[in-house]
Amino acid sequence: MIRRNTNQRQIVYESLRILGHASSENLIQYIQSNYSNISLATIYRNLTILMDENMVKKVKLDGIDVYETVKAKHYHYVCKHCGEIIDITPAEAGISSSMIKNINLDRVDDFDITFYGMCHKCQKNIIN
Amino acid sequence: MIRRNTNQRQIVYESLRILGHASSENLIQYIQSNYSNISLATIYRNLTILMDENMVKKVKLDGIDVYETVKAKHYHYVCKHCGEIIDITPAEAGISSSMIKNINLDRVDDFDITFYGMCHKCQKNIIN
DNA sequence: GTAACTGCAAATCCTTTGCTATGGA
DNA sequence: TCCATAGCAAAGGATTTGCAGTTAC
Repeated sequence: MIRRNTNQRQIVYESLRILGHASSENLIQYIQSNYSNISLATIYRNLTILMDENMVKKVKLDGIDVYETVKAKHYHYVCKHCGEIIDITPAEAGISSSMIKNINLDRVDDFDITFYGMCHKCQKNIIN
Repeated sequence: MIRRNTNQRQIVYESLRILGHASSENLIQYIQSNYSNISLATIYRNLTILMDENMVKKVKLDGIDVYETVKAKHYHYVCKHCGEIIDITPAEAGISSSMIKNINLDRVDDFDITFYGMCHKCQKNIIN
């Protein structure tokens, strides 16, 4: 099937790229307040299509499903205080692929890490 | 509010302990095939209560929400072939709390890791 | 005894689907 | 032109809620 690059599909992808990470609720809210006449069905259908095309990925962070555009391998940092999600590169996390070891007899091909803590901004706000 | 240790609540908790990890669907199926007359509403209500009491936790592994009883800190290994979920202790993963470093200016208090690969059993089955 | 709890059915919420019209290539 | 896609409304599925009866303590 030959995909068409519709206006609505671009809006869904671009909104997600701008938001960085968004739950379906956040994304819908963002799209509907910035563009008019895009139906829920269209947003959901495009998310599905974009995931099929490996343009968009759904991840669960701190209990919430969020969508993000597909980027280079990265981990996530979740601020438990403000909820902000920050992408962490393997380098920032101090992890290199050579550190991947199999566990017992099970083969490890990949892993995801989610870090939790308090982000710099919240630390500053609390002190002041 | 004083909680009562009802039969149904014990069944929900015990079933989850036996299953190790279960999606709501798996858990419901297990309970309804092993016990009679436990309604869906009761299962869901008890999961919520058990989570409030920190007896049960909901995690997302490889895209699926699963419940587990609260245990000592551990990570998860997901076999991409058979879907089995295996608990991995920090020791097995080769990770100690002293390895936790803050990232840039953000404070890291904790982290979760999900490993993906092919488990020992599946490796053996594929070779044979 | 009484308030937390259960089962049932109805309600709700989020997402998907069927259908007809539209528009991108 | 023509088929993938959009909008709308209806359907679907998972979870939650209201209510009356039940039960743990």
